[in-house]
Amino acid sequence: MRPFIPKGWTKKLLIVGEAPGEDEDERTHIPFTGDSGRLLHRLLRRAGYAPDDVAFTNANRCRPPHNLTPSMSQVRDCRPFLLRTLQALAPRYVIGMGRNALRALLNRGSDLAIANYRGRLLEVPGIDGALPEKPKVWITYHPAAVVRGAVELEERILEDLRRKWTEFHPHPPSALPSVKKGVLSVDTEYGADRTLLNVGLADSESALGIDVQEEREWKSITQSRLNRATYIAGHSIFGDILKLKENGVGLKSSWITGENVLCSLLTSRMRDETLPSYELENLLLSRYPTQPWKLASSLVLKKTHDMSCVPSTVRSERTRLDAWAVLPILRENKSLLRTPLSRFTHRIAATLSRIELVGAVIDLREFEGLGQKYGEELLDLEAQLRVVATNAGLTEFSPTNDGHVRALLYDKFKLKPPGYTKKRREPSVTKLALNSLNHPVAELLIKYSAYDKLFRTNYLGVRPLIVSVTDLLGYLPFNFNPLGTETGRRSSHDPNSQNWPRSIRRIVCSRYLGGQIGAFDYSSLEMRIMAWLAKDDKLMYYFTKGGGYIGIAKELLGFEPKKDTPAYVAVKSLVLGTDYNMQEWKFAKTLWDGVKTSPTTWQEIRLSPTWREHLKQAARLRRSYLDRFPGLKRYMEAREEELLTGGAVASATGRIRHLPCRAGRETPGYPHLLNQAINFPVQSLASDVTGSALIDVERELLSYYLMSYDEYLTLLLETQKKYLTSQGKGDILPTYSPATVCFNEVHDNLVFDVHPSRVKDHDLIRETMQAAPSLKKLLPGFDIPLSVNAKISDRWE
DNA sequence: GGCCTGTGCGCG
DNA sequence: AAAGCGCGCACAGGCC
Repeated sequence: MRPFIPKGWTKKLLIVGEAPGEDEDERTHIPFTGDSGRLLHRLLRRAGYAPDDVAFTNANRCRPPHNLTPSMSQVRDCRPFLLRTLQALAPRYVIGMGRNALRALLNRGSDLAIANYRGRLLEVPGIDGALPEKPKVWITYHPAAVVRGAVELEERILEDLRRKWTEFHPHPPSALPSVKKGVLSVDTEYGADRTLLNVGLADSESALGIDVQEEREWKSITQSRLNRATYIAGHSIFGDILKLKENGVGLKSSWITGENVLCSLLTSRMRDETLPSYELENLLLSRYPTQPWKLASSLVLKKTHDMSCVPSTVRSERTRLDAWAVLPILRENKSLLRTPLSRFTHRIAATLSRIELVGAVIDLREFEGLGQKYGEELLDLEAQLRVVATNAGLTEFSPTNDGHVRALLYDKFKLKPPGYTKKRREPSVTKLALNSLNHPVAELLIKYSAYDKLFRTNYLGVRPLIVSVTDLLGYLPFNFNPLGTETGRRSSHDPNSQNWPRSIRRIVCSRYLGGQIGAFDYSSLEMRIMAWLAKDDKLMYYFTKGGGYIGIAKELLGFEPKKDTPAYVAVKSLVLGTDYNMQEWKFAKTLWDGVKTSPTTWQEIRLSPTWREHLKQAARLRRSYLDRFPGLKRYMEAREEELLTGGAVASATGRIRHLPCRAGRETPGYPHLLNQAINFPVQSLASDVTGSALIDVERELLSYYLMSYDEYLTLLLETQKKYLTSQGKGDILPTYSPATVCFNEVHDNLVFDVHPSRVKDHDLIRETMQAAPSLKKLLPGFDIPLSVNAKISDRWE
């Protein structure tokens, strides 16, 4: 297919598409004439382009067989035509659309995500010098993505079409309008051995980058600028605050508590939780026309990059620009910078940074013992399975390879697949499917995958992260995303201790001789919040005084099931599922296939021997639940209304979740959007309850110990340093002065290391969590009765 | 060796 | 045929 050039083309813009689609290839022979073409023409009009401004071409000239993504060699086959088109047409602007266009323009196949290249001017290899004036080339998403359902991309494409490169800033100008009076932005870089290498400082007047090893006066330069500042700012600034403190820089106490802190990462997430990238440079470039500084400085973003290998001048420039870039991003987010909700969020993030520092203390013998056990079980099961596979005639067999498992069970044994995978329609090999086969080999496979996960994720994956402090004890910090999820939950990673099974949680022990681990969790937090939001007093009664799931089961079924019996699990599944809009068919299927009654047992719950009758019964049960709690229905209808009119839902504290559905109920994926809209206010408020607990308990404990936040942080940093440097030298663990410390958060659950002399801390923690004063200050109408259970033991869980 | 997507599974 | 939500991590298999 040839390029399409309109009559009397103004040479303003050339659009580069991917490859011809069916319509274009076989009917019109003109690029962009299908559904996505119509959308594109609409967007071009909205962006102010006249029809004679825009020419079109494709990265690939013909349609790849079976509509597959063209391989890089196919892209390169067509690339000379693309270059020749660019040179012959000499447009002022070129906009590529989609990943394939990006591959063709850059002549590179890997490391390409549109999100990372939006807003940058692209260098196209091969056209340098061939034209009197080089066209400005940039990239955006393909409109086909919008047509296929990614409706949120439409606005971004429009934004990219409207880009004006005349106001392009080659590099950060020194002066920028101030975000707020007294803001100082800070960035730090450090080496793999944790030594501080660079400090970047920026305010509305100037930006500078310092190499701390070359500039002897770095500390006094930094200190004097910090002293003049009221607010400290940065991208993920709480890590930098710890780093400055660790290196003896004095910090205002309001920064340590998180009070006068402005974090561009947090505010960006608060403003739009659906951004494709929260990386500093990408955030800035998608908003503000300037030169990129990370890719350009041959410093490609790699997680494993050791900054100490990078030349000093490059590092200094990078910290300078990183510190500077925070300011325009904050300015973009100005409207929510000093709102009570934003302050609350920053306070939580500050406390979370200390929880990371506290870390968990690991019983190394327990850990190694478990690893040994898992490994042996795994070898044993693998040997058994290998014999089975060989006897069945399979020459190659790995129990974690789904293809091999399918070959064994469904080809060799001729078992009937209980289901199929969603996209590729392959026979299902899930635990549930294997369980329903009732076959000894399927049972072996279930057991194998359980031990495989324990061994690989919870032993091999965790081992390199543990720092051994003594022969018996290790230190394992837990890392968190302070606003990690779209509902505002904080997520843990590297390792993710939030998904550790009970058996592995046992490796966490107290750092104190005779100390205990206390897990304090809110009882049925989300259900109470749902009852509160739905204004359903009866539902609230059941989850506060009326026996919870057991009480509801009694009303629905006429008897009180014991915990973890099939009837109990079924009612729990009914209540949880229905509250978040699970429909009758799926509810019936869940029971039919089997529910988990203990970590190792699955039980089928069949209300009738035939599926048809079972479905009827399950539907009746679900309806009778909904009829008894009419608030739920009203709540769901209200969320749908909110979703359809605003394309977003808000939580009680004012957090927003964007769920664009421009075509109303006809929007592709609408059912999922509706469920998310129903879930969000509940899960989000639950995370704010626990967030409040994080900051309130810390404050209460410190005030009880007569310790300032500054003293506490100093103590934590000194202790961490001892942990990291005393490897194998001491027989006993270096300890804090007597203090109960929080070291983990699991959504509705805070985990503490309780000092033996501070048993009374249990009551303090429980009462503070139940009172949630910070949340009540933020949300005066909050009056949900909260109750907290403590599980206290010498191990976690 | 690294990246992407699909699938599966642990926790709340 | 089919409509609970939120995560992170591991592996397979394709690609460069």
